[in-house]
Amino acid sequence: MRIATWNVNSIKARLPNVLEWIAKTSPDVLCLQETKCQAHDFPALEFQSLGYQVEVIGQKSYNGVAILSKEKARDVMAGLPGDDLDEQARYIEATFGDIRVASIYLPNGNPVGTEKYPYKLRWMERLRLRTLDLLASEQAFVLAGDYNICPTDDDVYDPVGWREDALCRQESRDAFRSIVHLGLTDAFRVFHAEPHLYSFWDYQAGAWPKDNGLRIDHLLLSPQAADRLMGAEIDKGPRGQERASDHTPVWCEIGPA
DNA sequence: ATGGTAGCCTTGCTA
Repeated sequence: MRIATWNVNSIKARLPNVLEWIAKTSPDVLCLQETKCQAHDFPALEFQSLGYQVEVIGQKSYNGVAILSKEKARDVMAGLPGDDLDEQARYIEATFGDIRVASIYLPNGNPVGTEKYPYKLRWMERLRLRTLDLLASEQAFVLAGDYNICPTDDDVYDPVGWREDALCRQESRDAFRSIVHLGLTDAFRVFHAEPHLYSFWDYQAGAWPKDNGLRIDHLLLSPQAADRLMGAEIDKGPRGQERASDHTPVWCEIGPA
């Protein structure tokens, strides 16, 4: 089963790009982030016509996550547990075949020093607690999405310049590690040890042609999923196209049980 | 050289 994640930076603006990529690569599950529309405005019919089911949680203008899938989703859970007052649409989770999948849009957290940063850290603690619950189930699962975290300096084009940014600072990396070290596997790093491979390039200052990127989109696998991991790649193709998202898709292949 | 882009609606905010 191939599971992909892609921050599309508005599903309406990116519809032709996403439809083309699905037609070309045929993922079994595609997690989307920053869809930037309410659920009833999500262009579900266009994906259904390609044979995909759509599960989505959204809000106007900001955030929004979805999971597209060939198989029907079971046991859909919209929203990350742990704060009933949090209305930001950043988390949806469902089961496909024997694999549980989450589409995650983790808060950016900038600027550090505003309320945005403690919100990011609290959200990560909620994700850690959710991960503990999922691990206790002993099922195969994949937590896929835009984590807004560069795990190490190898994942940043300019580590010194970004040292105090919410995506790179030590407190952020510690929180990310506290989740990964529960026993998850960064699927991409199983196959690619070399530094400076990225999934995001800012629109500004010619970041894409200069390869000034960040690796912030991750697929974190439970032990039961990691045992079946066959491959993982960043597909840089979509970032080079017209009207591209600033992120490009990342995917992994999970073999049969 | 103190910049630059994209998308949304809030013509500022978020990233």
